[in-house]
Amino acid sequence: MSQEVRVRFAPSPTGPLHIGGVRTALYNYLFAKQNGGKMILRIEDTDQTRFVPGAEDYIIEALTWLGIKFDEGVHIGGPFGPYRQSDRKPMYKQYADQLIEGGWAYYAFDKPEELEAKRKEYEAQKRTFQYDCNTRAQMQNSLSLSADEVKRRIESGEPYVVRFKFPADTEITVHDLIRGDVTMNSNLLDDKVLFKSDGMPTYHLANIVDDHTMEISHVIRGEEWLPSAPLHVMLYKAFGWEETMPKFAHLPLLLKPEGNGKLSKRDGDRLGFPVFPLDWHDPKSGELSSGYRERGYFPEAVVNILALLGWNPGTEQEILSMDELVKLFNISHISKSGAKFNVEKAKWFNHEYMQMHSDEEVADMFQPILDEHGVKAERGYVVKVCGMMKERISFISEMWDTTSYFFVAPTEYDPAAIKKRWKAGMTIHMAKVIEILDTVPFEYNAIHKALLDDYIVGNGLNMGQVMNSLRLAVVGKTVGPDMLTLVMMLGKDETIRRVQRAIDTIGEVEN
RNA sequence: GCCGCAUUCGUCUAGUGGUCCAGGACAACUGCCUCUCACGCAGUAGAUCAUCGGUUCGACUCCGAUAUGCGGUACCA
Repeated sequence: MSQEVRVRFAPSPTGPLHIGGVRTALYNYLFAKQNGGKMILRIEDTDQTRFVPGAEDYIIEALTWLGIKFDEGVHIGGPFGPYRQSDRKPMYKQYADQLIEGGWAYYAFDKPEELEAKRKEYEAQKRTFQYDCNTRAQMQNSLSLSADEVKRRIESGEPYVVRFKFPADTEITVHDLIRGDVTMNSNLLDDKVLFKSDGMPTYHLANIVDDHTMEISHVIRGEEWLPSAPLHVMLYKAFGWEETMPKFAHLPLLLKPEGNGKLSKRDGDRLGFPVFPLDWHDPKSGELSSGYRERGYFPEAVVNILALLGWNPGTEQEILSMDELVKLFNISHISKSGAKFNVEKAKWFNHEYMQMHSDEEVADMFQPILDEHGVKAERGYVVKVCGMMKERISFISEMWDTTSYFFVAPTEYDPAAIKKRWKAGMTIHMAKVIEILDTVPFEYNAIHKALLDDYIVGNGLNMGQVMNSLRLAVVGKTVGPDMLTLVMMLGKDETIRRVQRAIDTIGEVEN
């Protein structure tokens, strides 16, 4: 049935998957799932010179991490395989031949150096050379050469390419689901190479042949493809596949956070956020580019962030699960203009997702970090700390800095805090705190009454002054949760040890 | 250069001819909460809807021009 929705994500294995590509994959996935259709992963590796080892696995791993699943693809097979274009190599030539027979394409013998020279020549005259209906007669191809000559060259093994023969002066309209009709005149379009001299098709031929044979119903891809969409439409026409031509939707680009321009590889680490889903170790340069996963982003958060960068549900809800996105997704709500990535908002999203994780899950993520710091703590204690403190952080990497005093006694005291909080006579008050802790039953309400009500309030002392000094003694800084709760967590002995140590270390001051 | 696409608060966006003196979110700021720092809550500020024309009784919404940005212009995808 040609009515079934079948979409494909078709990356090129030339490096790590860019975050813009991830979004393209996500939109394809949402669209497919919403319509009960199929999501296909096709690898477009027609340029063998740009192959990067590991890239294909990286793409699969990244999308798997994000929860973008495929129904067919290189890694899982399917009824329309193979799904890697290099594995489909033998099938393309017949289609190129079909085009030539139909008068839609021609052989061209111009060598790369000759074309380069031609471009230079035009450039010198401040013009741009384009291999098209106006210039092809002066080039070396099956349109300008005699049939015998063409035959001779091919039989002698001379390398050739197959170019599309764009009909002159034809208006070509591409209907785009996001932008409406986009019309271009064929005179301005060049005779693109469809079949390369190395026997591989170019993207243009391969993507049409594959989309057709794989019965793709919708092509959802980046805006950078819009200029070549008329070529693709013409190819469907040339093959006589107009009836089943997929519908097109060209997505707006993801821009850099500052200034303008397409988000590129280097921006991420420079601006403090990743442009890749996972860490990527470049096999050639050894360079490391950081990924969302390793930076502590939750996959659900990344999906949410990406979904809303260029699309909106039409309501004011911003936190959306994959299931909700599948239900709500709608191509007509995709915006037309490029979106800049906002680090602050991304952080906020991650914070929201942090709160949605259970204390146990947060503890699971935190445990390896505790191990690194050589901390041995009971599971129940770690879970409790995580439960109390997760609301303060956005990334698990921030947990140690905000909770270390739960596990390790402070070794130094913030000088600014001492100046502000540790006033004259404080050693006496702290000694009293120790006395209270030591004599009163170690229980929240009892301590609260003895220390806060009877001692501090009862003696007309400044609540903040005393409690903050206690905090300084126990934490080392003027941060943290409710003081008594913290004391209860640490236990009587540990608290007393810390307070005594602060008395010994800071000592009495004048002010 | 040529072709194409785009243009609403700092950022992401709502808005599909009147209900918009343009709504929400992040960030900012103020206040509340409070033993600190956060969180949370409440509130404030922030957009001559790129500019100029046109169509219309009426335009952020339609049309045109200009400007700016981006994309494309490879035997790369």
